[in-house]
Amino acid sequence: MTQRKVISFDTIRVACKNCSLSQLCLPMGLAPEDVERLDSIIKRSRPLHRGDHLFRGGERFRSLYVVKTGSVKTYAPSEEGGEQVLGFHLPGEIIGLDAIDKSCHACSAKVLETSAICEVPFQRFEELAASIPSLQHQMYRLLSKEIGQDADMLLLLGKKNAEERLAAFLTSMSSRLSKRGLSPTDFYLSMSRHEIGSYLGLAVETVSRLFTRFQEDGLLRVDRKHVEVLNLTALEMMAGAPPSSAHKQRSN
Amino acid sequence: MTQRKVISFDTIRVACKNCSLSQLCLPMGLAPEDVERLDSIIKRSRPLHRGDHLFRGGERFRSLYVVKTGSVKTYAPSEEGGEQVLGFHLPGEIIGLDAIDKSCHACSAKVLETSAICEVPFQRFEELAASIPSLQHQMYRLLSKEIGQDADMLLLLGKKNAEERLAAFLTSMSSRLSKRGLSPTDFYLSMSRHEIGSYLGLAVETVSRLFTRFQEDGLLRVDRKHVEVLNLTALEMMAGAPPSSAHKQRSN
DNA sequence: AACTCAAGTTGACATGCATCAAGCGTCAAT
DNA sequence: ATTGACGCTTGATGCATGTCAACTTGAGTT
Repeated sequence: MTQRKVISFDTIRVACKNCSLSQLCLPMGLAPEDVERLDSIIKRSRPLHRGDHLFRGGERFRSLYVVKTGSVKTYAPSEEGGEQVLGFHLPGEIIGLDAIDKSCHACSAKVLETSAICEVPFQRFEELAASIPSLQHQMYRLLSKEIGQDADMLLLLGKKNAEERLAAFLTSMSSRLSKRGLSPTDFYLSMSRHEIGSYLGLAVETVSRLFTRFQEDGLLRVDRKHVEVLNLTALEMMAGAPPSSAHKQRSN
Repeated sequence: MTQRKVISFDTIRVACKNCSLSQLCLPMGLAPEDVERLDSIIKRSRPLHRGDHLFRGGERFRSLYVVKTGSVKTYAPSEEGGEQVLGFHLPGEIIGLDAIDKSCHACSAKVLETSAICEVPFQRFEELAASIPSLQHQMYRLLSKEIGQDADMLLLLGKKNAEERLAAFLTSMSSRLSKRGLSPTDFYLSMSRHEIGSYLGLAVETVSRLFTRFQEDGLLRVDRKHVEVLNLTALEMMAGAPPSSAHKQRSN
């Protein structure tokens, strides 16, 4: 709605070796001929649209998915329509790693905006990884990275207050977008306030009030989904070490 | 202090093929000769004592560690002495998976009671896994399982109230102990109330009050670290689906 | 035994954030 | 333009849980 909706077929079909994300993604550190082999097992479908599912909780696990363009949220649907957002995924990030264990998806994945996705059939991938040590190593690294990020998130939910949580969310988005060649201080959020709240363990209203406050304090300029970060270092401070000499709730 | 402190040298030196945990651990699904090969790279040290560290945050990553007997906590130390407990690890569980990515430990690991630990040098392990497909697969499964458990924990911290959190903690302990051949309804907790609170994102006082309340309600009998579960199904109900018709805070 | 210290418990109080409720801007369809 | 729906914002209120403080208990030490 706000951003480029037009994605040429060429962009979607681009091979790993020509993909600008290859240094964040599975091909990282691979020899060119191995990138070619990896490329040959990857399926690239037509772009998906806002609201489409990559998979739903309970479905059999067959493939990992990598965001090429756009963004995806993963969430655990609960009985009464409620949901816990587990993560937001940007280009180059892998989705479905939690399903390898049980061969069954425990969560659902839904695209937040028009997105191109690479599908990696897992069984074929595993065979390939067995014959390419650097691919196996990269896979271990990516799995490990995911675990490390989850630990950061546990810390956030266990110890940080609302202000610190939103600051951490914004600085995380900033740095991830920056790694992908986009502006670290001017971006569009593809998720709703409600989804941000669910992800951070906060009510929508709290998220909204914090956006307002950050704006009043000169940290941000916000217009709906468009965010301009005016004082990134202040946000980083706020997200990082506990304020230590201010609000000190939750120092347990 | 409460349990068997005497661990014979034979118990520590037991090889994977004779280890009662092999079906929860790395050797799961391996052919006997491959178990032998795995066994040959594993180092088994003398037992560690309460308070000893397996590793500390910042140290270089060289090995994974598997609990053979006893228990271990992982935690992220923060500047001012505070710490966030990230997990408690029982026999058969692997520690250090989050460090593969950066080749450096982001958290610390400390044993909670006298414990025997198997050390798995990671580089040698990786070489071995490349030549044993079922070991590689098991490693993927274990990494994936960790990610899935972290997601459960995110849900707990993001959506559940104090009562649900402690109930979830207790039922989780119960089922994990049960898988290891111990009683699901009568066990000793090796961690302090403070550590439980940190893990669950609650203040010590809240944990203490909940233990008292659960006891009053006839769900538990508690004597310091000794817990007898009197009504496991009630605890599971409480931990699982949101109460739906009672306290309904945090249905965001 | 008497002492010490850490861990746990319990009560009183404070507050951050959820909840409830109402209003507003934006977008899409008519 | 009109309508309706939805997402977002803002204000008022209440509650779950954190914080502070005092006391108890148990384990180790002398």
